[in-house]
Order: sequence, then C-alpha cells, then structure tokens
Amino acid sequence: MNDKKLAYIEESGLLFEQFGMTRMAGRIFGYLVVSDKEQVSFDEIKEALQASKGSISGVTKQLIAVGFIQPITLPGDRKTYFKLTEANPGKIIKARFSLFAKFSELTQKGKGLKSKDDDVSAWLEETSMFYTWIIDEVDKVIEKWEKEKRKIMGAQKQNGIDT
Amino acid sequence: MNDKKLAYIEESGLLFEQFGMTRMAGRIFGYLVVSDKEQVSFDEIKEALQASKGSISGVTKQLIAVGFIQPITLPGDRKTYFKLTEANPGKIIKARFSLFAKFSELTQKGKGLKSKDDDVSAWLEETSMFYTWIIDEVDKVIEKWEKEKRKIMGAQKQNGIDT
DNA sequence: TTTTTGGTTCAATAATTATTGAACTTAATA
DNA sequence: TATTAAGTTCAATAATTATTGAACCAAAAA
Repeated sequence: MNDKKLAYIEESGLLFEQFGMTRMAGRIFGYLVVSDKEQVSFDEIKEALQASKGSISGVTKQLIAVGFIQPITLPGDRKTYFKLTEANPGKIIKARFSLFAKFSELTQKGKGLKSKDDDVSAWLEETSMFYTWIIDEVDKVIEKWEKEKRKIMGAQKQNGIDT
Repeated sequence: MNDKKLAYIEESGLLFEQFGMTRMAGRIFGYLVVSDKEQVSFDEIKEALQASKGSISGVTKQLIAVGFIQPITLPGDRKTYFKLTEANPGKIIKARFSLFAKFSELTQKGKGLKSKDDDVSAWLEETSMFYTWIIDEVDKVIEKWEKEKRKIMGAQKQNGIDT
C-alpha cells in the first residue's frame, strides 16, 4: 500500500466524521476503495488499519447497516469478507432522507402544542409538509437515476467537455 | 411553560442530536417553536433553558449558520432576539446536500488511485457522478416546492382525507 | 468619561462517544 | 468430543465534543 493510498484512507476517515459517522468507518470504506482485491477479509482490514477485532466488528456492522458495504461469506470458509456495496448509490441517500420524516413529525407536533395560531404555526405546517413531500420526490429522483443513468452519465461527461 | 412544552423541548434536543447537531441546538429550536412570542431574547433563552451565556452564544451561531433561526436586532435596543427562520424550508436541505459534493470528490479521487480498472472503479465513477447529479436534482425539486407549494399542500391534505 | 448592559471568547471541566482488549460464543475441523 | 479459528460482546479507557464560567470587549446610557 503506497503513501497516497494511506493518505486517502485517512482522508476518507475525516470525511466520514463530517457526515456523522466514525473515523474508523471512513477508513474501512477508504481501504476497500483503494484495495486491489474486490473482497477483503475481516482480518486483513484489522491488520491494515491496525485496529482491534472489536472495532472492526462494530464498525463493519455500522457500514452494512447504512448500506456502504456488504459482507460476503463462502461455504467451507469461516471467514467473513467485505466489499463495497453493489446496491445503487441512491440507497444511502434514501436512508438518510427517511430521517427527515422525524423532523416532519417534530414540526407537526410542535404546531399542535402552540397556545395560539400565528406565523410560527403556519411555518411549522409548511415545514412539516415540505419534509414529508421531499422524501417522496427524492425517491422519484433516485428512480430516475436508476432508469436513465447511462444517458445521464453520458450527458454529464459531455457537459464536462463543453464547459 | 407547561410540561408538554418542556417535554417537547427535550424531544427536539434529542432529535437534533440524531441529526448530528447538539442537544442544546435542538432545545433552542424547540423553545422557539413552543414559545408564544415570535421573537425571544438571548437572555430569555438562557433563563428558559438554564444554560450559560457561552453556550447560548455558540449554539445560536450554529443554528444561524445552518439556517434554522435568524437573529433580530432593533435600533435603540442592544439586545439580540431570535426567531425561527423565514427562509424557505429547503434551504437547510440544500446546505446539507452540498456536503455530498465532497463525497463525489472522494469517490472520484479514489478511482484515480486504483492500481487497476475493475468493478470498483466503475462503481466509484457511477457513485461520483450520481452525487454530483443529485445535488442539482434536489435543487430543482426545492424550486418546484417554492413555486407550487400552495398547490402541493392542497393536494397532500386531500390525499390525507382520501386514504 | 465612567458605568452598565449584552454578548463573545476561551480555558477548564463535564459529558459523550469511540476504541480496545479480554472473556465468551459459535461453528467447523480433527 | 476436543480443539481451533473467526467473530462478538461488553466493561474499561482513550479520545472527542459540549458546556460552563470567568475574563473580556463594544456600544449605549448616565
């Protein structure tokens, strides 16, 4: 593993922290990105990142839960391997967005608690509806990507050349 | 302030934590929601939430930065008041989404670091493009809300009755 | 110009969260 | 059945982050 790759792993760690995940989660993601193997064993990750078994165990579970990586098991082999997810890239955004449903509920509930109807009530109503609505819209956008990604990617590349 | 409102403030604090902000940020948001005044002074927030000046000072700045609240100052009054933002509710989502640009860059960079072209390279390319693309799409969706929110809100309510 | 009010800054501390490491579980092999 | 390998769990600790509180600054009032 060269220096640039090692630096990349750390950079990934720091970015994942910004997204509210752990540094170690980002490191594992980064390691799977730059590794030449498509599947990497639990132990190899542990050695490469100089971390404990407990940490790798917990963090890989996190990454699986949010859909960044997949575990792979093979018959006649008791090891677990990991690889970057095969799921479409919208899956993670979808999961993140579904959190907004809670914010929609919070604002709706807030409206119900107000002693009087005022501008804030109107804002709470709009905000609540907006967050419910946008979850759906984003779902549609993601579907659109899935259906048309070849076309869209082509157009984007074209764009890059043009401008 | 009744018990339900106090409970709401704490609930808001916990939800904001889930979103990666601080508990105190959520409490301030919650307080502004349930307060009957549309504008609340620095000192009133501090007293209501039993927090320090330093905390209120730092956290209100955070909330302003992400677009949840607005500071209000009046001539002949040296106090600062705060109220829930008047900006459209998409502003915050937009800001959050712009973070994805970094993830697009991370995956693009990762592709460049790979020793060989493989399935992972293809995934990195697609993911990078997807994240760039979706930022734009979400912007469009938010614009749509702004233009058509009256209509959309009407339709959503209708929906609620129908189903 | 002095005092007071309203807020900011920042070092210290409290609270929280991530990581380790050792004991434990489970399942495959001998 | 006993042994080993691969992970998991969880209490202890390390690391990080939030909050306090005291000293400070700036602007308005006296």
